[in-house]
Amino acid sequence: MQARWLDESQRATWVRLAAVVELLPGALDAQLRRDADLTHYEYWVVSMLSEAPERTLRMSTLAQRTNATLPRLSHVVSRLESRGLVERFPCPHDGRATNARLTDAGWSTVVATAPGHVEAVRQYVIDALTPEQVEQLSTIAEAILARLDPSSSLLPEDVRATRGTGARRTSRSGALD
Amino acid sequence: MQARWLDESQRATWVRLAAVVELLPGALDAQLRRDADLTHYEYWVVSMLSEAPERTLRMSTLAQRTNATLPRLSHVVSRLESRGLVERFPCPHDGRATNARLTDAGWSTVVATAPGHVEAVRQYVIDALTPEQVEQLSTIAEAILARLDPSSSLLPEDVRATRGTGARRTSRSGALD
DNA sequence: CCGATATAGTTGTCCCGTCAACCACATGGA
DNA sequence: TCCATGTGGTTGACGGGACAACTATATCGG
Repeated sequence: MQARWLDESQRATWVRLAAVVELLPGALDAQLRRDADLTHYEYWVVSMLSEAPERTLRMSTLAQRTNATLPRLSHVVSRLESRGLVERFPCPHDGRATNARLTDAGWSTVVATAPGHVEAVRQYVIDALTPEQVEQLSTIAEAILARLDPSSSLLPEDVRATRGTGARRTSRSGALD
Repeated sequence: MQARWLDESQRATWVRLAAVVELLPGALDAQLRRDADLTHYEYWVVSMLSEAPERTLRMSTLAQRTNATLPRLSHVVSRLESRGLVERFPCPHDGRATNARLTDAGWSTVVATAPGHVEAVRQYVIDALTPEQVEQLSTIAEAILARLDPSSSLLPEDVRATRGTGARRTSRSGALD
């Protein structure tokens, strides 16, 4: 069963994309690690918390929003907790659930780190592209995401909806009611 | 010193791209691991060797072509060697250097694995896009790569130039990605 | 109201990647 | 010729992520 091979154009695209996927995380990690001793993923976590109402989210919600599995998040939060950036407490409304809340120290860290991180994102991605290309990339990435996450339990509209308005109505999964 | 924040369009793009970068490697790893017990990076290594003249490359060259550091490559090749897919031998012309060569078993593995991998790349990326978008993505990824690797010791023309000559004509089936 | 099942998290283990230290060979200058 | 420096690679220790097993709570059918 000979598969359909890639033509030159497709192949070149894939080689480049693979290189980006390989190198980009490391580049961002390096900047964050230097400036705040944070992993790129750790930054995502505190960043998401900083935008949530009460700076609090349920672990499972946070896991979805950061595209990670629950075990991974649990480990990361444990570390962040031991560093005093995050605190965990049981959800009052569901004995199974755990809420993660950003501490004041965590908030300070995010505020101090965000500008540098945004600058890095600009340097490596946004400023390398024309506004038109940014739009193209958005559409392209969305199409790929749809394939990667058919159930789309992640970003697409879920996050953006939450994101636009700082606090917004009571969420379905009730981070903290 | 308030940094330049991202506008909505830029931010949306970044969120999606970050998600892709986060999820794509795992998706490809899963397929390769299932079908051939290979990491995506390991596949990249044997794939590059399969396209090289004599199925042989110097470690440092191989490291560059796979966007990895030398230590990382060394570890990976050690594992591949212990599995009999690759063999190492000192370079005759430079006592410091080491060559890595794909064994027959390694070659068989690549041949057996390539179709499935290509199919996965199609499923997650290529087939999710229009031909026009594939072209756009190629340009975009190249622009980002230029920022990530200013010295460009990697892919851009280096690899492609080498690629045209080597195993390309010996075996057309060497086309992998 | 009880048991079966599903959901939410945590923990432990293994593997991979990074970093720093190190060894070996090559090359250029006194 | 001999040392200094630079380059090519390997090794070991450490840390993060994936996976599987486990605990605890919730929910639903009877």
